[in-house]
Amino acid sequence: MSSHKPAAPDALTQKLGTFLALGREELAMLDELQGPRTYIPAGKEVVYQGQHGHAAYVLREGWACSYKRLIDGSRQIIDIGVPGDFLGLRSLLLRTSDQSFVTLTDVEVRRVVTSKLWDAFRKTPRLAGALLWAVSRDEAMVVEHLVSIGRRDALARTAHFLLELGARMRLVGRGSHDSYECPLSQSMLADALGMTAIHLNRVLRQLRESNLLVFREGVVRFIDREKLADMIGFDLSYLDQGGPVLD
Amino acid sequence: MSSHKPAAPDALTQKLGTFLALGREELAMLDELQGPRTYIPAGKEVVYQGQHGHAAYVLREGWACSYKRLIDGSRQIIDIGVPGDFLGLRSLLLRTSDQSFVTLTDVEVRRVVTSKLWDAFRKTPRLAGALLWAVSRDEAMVVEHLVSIGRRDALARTAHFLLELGARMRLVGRGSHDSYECPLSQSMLADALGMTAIHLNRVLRQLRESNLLVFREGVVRFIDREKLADMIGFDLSYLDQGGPVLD
DNA sequence: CGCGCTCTTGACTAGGGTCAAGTGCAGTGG
DNA sequence: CCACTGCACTTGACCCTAGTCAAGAGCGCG
Repeated sequence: MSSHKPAAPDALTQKLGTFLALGREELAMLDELQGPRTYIPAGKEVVYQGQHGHAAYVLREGWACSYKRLIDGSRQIIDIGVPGDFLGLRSLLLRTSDQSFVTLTDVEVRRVVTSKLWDAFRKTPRLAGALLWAVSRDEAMVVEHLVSIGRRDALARTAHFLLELGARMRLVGRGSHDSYECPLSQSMLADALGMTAIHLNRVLRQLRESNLLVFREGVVRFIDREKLADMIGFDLSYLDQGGPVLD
Repeated sequence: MSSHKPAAPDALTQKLGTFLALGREELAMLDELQGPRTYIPAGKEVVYQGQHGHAAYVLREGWACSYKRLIDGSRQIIDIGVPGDFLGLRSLLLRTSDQSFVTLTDVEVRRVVTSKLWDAFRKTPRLAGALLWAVSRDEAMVVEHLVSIGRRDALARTAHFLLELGARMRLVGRGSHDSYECPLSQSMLADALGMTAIHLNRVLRQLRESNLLVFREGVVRFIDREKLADMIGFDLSYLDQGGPVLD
């Protein structure tokens, strides 16, 4: 019941607001669904692959990612979490988590109070719809990611990924039209894109030398966003950012 | 209320039964959630990428798949649907469908009656949980698919995919321990696996000549399932087939 | 000061894509 | 009944994208 006075909306509220305008009661329920704020340092494994009875979180500040590790030791990053994203919500009902989650920076999270989820469905179905929408949207990103890895070459894949991240950051009020902070190392980016860090490095150089984008010192800066976007056919309709559906 | 007498359980009921034992009332609700049986011929596009106000279906008999098409005309198959699977449930809340669905064989489906979904959440939360579990499991498969394409070579990817399909078929009572019917053409399999049909053909030959599996005339037959499975480190724990959780 | 990590670049290799040609059907129409 | 077309599958030859191996630079940290 921390209804002191809703200050600037947090990232999740802001994102859900893209889907529909939340009322007073719904905002209260959204708050109730989350446990106290918790701070976790960078590099901490929050949930591990095979874990039983794992929790889900709302990522309020900082970055995290989910990944799977293969027997040969290589890993594939599934998904990057930025402020306003859920961590592990979609695998909550699985007996064992199918993936691991690590923090990439120091983060602020709130645990999802699963026991109240059913309440939310009963009392605030619009909110529940918004939450399911957010999960669906996350899933659409994973799907697009799969398509990228399956059918785009290294350059297009890299560009697409960085454009998408930019769009996601802007959606939650981080970063500007042509740049954003991105704390990923090259080897992580490579693990996300299904290639080697060495090759990623070459691709980044190519993007830089073609005056398309620069990724340096933790900042992605688009030099020619337009050109880049239609060079690779970037279409973010799958992010479903249509502005509030008022019902 | 088609409660004549529950005959042999259909594929979806059977699959949900893997997660939890459904009671009389829950089975009735599950039935109510589905519209009348409908038959659709092979090769029909049920939902197309970008479609507005698309529906979701339960696939009762036959095969279907979802895919995305890129600007250059190539396509990536996201997911194969076998009996008992949902089609398009996870993108129901998106304003426009982010992917297309085609039938691969003649199929029998029942439309999901979305207006009753909220009823289900209220009246039969255990059933609702089972449905969300099924969706989570589908997503876990997409994630594993992504990992495959990102980090496994063509041989392992192909073997993994065919092993997974076999496990899914068995789960819904289709196919035996060492073989199952698979109506996919090589070019479709290739589109699913993120490679060219030509290369897939070479890989299939290799699998055949190594006495691991044969895929011919619409039937996948494992010659040495064991060897194949641990050669590629196949671990189907992500399919979460643990037997009923009785609550 | 040295260790470890990220980033960078070059040289070489190989997995998988491209191109091309050919086989074996199943369907269709003369 | 047979040509003709189209599709799924096969195989070979060649090439290119991206992986592997190796070495070095810059930097934060104990």
